[in-house]
Amino acid sequence: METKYSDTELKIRDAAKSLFLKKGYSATTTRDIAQESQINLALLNYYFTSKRRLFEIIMFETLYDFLNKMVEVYNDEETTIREKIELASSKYIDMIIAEPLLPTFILNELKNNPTNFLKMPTAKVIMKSQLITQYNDGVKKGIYKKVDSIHFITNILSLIVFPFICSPIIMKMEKLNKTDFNKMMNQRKKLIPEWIIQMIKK
Amino acid sequence: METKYSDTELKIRDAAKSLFLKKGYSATTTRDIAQESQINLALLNYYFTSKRRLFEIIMFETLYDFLNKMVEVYNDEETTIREKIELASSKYIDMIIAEPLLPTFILNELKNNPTNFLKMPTAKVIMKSQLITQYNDGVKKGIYKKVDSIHFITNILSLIVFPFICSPIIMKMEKLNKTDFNKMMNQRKKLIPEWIIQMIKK
DNA sequence: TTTTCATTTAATCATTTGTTTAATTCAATT
DNA sequence: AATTGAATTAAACAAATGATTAAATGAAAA
Repeated sequence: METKYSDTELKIRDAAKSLFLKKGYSATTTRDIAQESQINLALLNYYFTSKRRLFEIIMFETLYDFLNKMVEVYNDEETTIREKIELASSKYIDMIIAEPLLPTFILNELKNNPTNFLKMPTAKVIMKSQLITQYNDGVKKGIYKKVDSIHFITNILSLIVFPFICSPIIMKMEKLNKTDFNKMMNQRKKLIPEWIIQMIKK
Repeated sequence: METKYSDTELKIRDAAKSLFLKKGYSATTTRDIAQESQINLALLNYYFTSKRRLFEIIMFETLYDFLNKMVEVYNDEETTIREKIELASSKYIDMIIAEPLLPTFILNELKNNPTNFLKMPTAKVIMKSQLITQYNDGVKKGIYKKVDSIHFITNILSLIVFPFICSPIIMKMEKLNKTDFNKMMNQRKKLIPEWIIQMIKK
């Protein structure tokens, strides 16, 4: 059992993350966090100096975990392109179903501070991943259409992530509840790899 | 020349919209708006009662304009599916290049208040549009794969809109400036229709 | 010219919010 | 048992923020 953080420190972290994800930085007050985590207001500054610093820490950890889970799929040496896309669809969709507020949060706060992103050790790795190499090879060999790899990777992410971001709209339009919506996203685990392969094939 | 709004009222509207789009509701202060529009602070409440009400008004108008531009493409009686997707790609990408902060803003604030969306007269029309009917006919006739139309419409929007939402990341990863990024999006005007057609074909 | 009314202004109010302070509690160490 | 230092608390501070007030301005109507 690791004891990296004290009990109260953990309670603050959890409450802060939950609130920042739900309402964003500005709409979350230090008193919100204190109440949610059941701690005295002053302890926030005692442990984390300031709201800003607490946010940066949460942001860094969240982004770090997220990117790590992303990259490990793309860099498997054994699997084919198709298998990687299948794995990506399946794992990312599971991941976001478990924490649906993550994408909007990350994209939002990164808009204000995109530099944070490249500070991540794993960020640059993506464009040099196995998946990209395999795709570029396919293009060179004439198996795939000659389209820049940035479109390829953007498309995969778009088809996986965007539906979550606009889930409120989709749910309203189609009169779905959360369970229905998740079912729809689970269907996409199989559909997206098919679609992507068809998109790149000549 | 219409004179729907007074000069000061317009100045407040413009400044407010610009700031709300850039920073969101909570991070924008009434004094920000007053300064940006060069008006006295009290005039905001004189014309719009409260910050909240001003926001609701801006939100409604922005959403209304946006949805109107969306729907008019989908409902053209004359054009084929392919032509509609071409038109959609082209028009939406132009629209968002002209106002790049729009998608994130709308999706964000709709997350907090998705009911606003269905208040829009045009919202329900989308799922009953010509485009959807044409697609469903194609499925019935066996020309297209049997996949629910919600996936079809989601995919179109994903491929068009999502790249803008994560543009800070794309730009950082690929070391693009804004002009480069817009070039990339202009390429997609032709690519997306091809991709979508290939995705639905048997 | 005088009156009237909408518009604009500077000043102020009442809360909210991030942060700090000084005192208290509590558990481990001497 | 006494001491030490970290953890916790209630209270308060200072700045920011949304909103209001009462007076001033200015242009149109009488």
